[in-house]
Amino acid sequence: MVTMTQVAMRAGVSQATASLVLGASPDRVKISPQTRERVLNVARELGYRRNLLARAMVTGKSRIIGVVTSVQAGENVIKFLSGAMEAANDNDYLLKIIHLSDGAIDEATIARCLEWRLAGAMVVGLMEGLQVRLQEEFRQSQIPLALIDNAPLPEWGVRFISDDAHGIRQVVSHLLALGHSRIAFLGGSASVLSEWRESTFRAALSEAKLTVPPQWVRNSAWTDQEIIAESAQAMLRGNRPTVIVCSSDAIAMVVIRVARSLGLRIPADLSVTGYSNASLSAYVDPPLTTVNQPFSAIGHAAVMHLIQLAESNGLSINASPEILFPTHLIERGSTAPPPFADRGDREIE
Amino acid sequence: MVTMTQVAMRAGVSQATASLVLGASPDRVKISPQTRERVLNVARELGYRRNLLARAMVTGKSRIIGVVTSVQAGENVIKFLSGAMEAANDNDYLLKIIHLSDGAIDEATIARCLEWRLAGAMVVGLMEGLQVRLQEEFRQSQIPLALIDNAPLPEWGVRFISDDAHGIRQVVSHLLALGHSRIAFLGGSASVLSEWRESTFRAALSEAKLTVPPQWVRNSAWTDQEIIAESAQAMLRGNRPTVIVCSSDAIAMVVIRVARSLGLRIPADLSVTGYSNASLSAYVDPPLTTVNQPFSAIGHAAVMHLIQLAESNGLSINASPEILFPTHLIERGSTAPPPFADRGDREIE
DNA sequence: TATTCTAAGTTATACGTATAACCGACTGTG
DNA sequence: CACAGTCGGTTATACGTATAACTTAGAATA
Repeated sequence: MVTMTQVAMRAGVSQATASLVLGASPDRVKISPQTRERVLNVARELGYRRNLLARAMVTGKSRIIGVVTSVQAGENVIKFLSGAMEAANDNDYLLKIIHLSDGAIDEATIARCLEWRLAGAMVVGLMEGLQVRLQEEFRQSQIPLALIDNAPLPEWGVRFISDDAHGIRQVVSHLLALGHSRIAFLGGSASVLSEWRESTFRAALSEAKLTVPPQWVRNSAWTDQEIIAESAQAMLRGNRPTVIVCSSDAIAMVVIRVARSLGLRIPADLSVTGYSNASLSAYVDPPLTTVNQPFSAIGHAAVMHLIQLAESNGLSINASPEILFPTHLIERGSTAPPPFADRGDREIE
Repeated sequence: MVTMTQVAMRAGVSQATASLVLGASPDRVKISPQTRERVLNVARELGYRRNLLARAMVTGKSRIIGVVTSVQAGENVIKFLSGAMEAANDNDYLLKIIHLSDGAIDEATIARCLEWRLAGAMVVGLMEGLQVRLQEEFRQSQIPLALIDNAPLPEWGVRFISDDAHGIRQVVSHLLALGHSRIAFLGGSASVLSEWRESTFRAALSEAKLTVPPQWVRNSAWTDQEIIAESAQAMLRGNRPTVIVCSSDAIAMVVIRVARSLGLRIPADLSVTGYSNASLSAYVDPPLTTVNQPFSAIGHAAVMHLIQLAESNGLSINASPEILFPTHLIERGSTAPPPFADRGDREIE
């Protein structure tokens, strides 16, 4: 690989001059157009490429941003990466991916982050416990953090999340518009996120002057089909709702299966909504009504924030601890007006 | 951040000695146990962390491996990352993720790879055209490549893929064992991968002494629901198969929807199989029989290969151009014995 | 005892880039 | 004409680590 010094020699200037032309410094520098042109020509001719490693070393800024991820986050991760990557790429940054397969985080992983002198890190889809642990570690090393998850408000770092309250409200409005009044909610396992969605659900219903029996609102699990199915079964026994609002697309799918096994047609007898817009959710039968979360935009924003933080060394920017991103409802085939018998019925017997 | 030199001073030795103790060199070096111990103690005490950027610069080996990805690959990407990340982490390597959202690859992206002095790169889930382009670019820069996709045999790099021939054969065996003889195949859009799966399908059937009418084997699309649905419809009109082998889980889902709209029950009237074991495929109704591809293992192997290549500078290792990884069938609820009328029927009218 | 060998360090230098400090040659000004 | 100011560059040094080349003391050998 051809170095800056080689370019300089070939162009008949000093290495410093070459650095001023080819380097990172703003164009504020005093270089004559002729010289600049000559250096650039030689550089092009020789196929010169900046050595970002060397630059990182001498400037003390690694330009490496970590992306801590886990299997839990599932396919959302790639959506984040899509946005994050774009932002990183546009600014000569590099994304170091850190994928935690077993949900635990070991010393070695933390060590690698410090050894690469991470300029910042974003954390997506981690269990709340882990997240707190990570916050502590990164705070000690003064590495800026962007949390993407819905966990307790961070002590260290800024939180970027999709506006789930809005998402849930959109779902409820959609169902009300269809004429539903017997609306149930099935969440994932207990967590801050589940809590948030559930309380929003309750609020939205009560604003619509609807009451909801206790057995129609419950948490189950994110992945364990047994648990989800049990909860669904319990909910569909006896006096049942005309629609179940689910906290994920996977949960919705299990609900659909259970409902069908009870002889219910979707959506004719029971409407179901998912959450997160999983890629397969458009393909299943029926295509799932769900809420899209702007993961890509979040990833982009998070990286931009970290970059700004790294660039403006020390003097922290506007320190709003949380930033919300708009969700939007995707109406597909799993929701329809309630069965005739239930139409317009605004009272729960 | 405390540097090696600081540690050395505090321990009363030269920086070189500290480097020999703390450094990357094998323990072959001549350092007395006492000195080693003393340096290590001071390092621990001061909280010394290796500066991998500096090391990368001076050794000329970046220890950065690129992971080129695209939205096309969907959720498979994270599975790769899981394995790849583990291998990278264990060897002090760093994964630079490169996510191509629009399916195109621009100059800037290539430039970043060279500027970070990538020690190698793996390419997963790229369209064939792009892949060829990338191969060319990386060959020019002598960056070792690991192809994860099923594209034409690479001119530059090694190919790591799951043994789809085996996967398809497993599916067919499973169906034969259930008693099916009227078996159809619905692939994605035309590509090397589709071609491979289709020809394997044909071979497996003919080995079982089954003939298959031409309209029962066709390619459709990977994502476009319209096209998939049309193909499925055509296949299910008139003289129809008792099972459709699909080349992806998404395709299988569309087939199921179309079949149901024609009044067929799954799997009682029609069995359907998917491919790739998408995370939602276990949740849908009915849970999808599919083939699991060991993406994580592939990712791990690919990174290990690249690392070995980078470590043994120049002298290329065993240059087998392709490595296969075992798939395995996951039997779930979307396959069952054929309807009674079709049972044991080994002739196509 | 003189010589060679080895263990255990140290000194010196390099990697590719950034940047502070310096310098000569003009330009304009009084 | 003498002076300050600016423009356009150069010299020198630094970043944190690796490593080749050298040194020195003691052990082994002849």
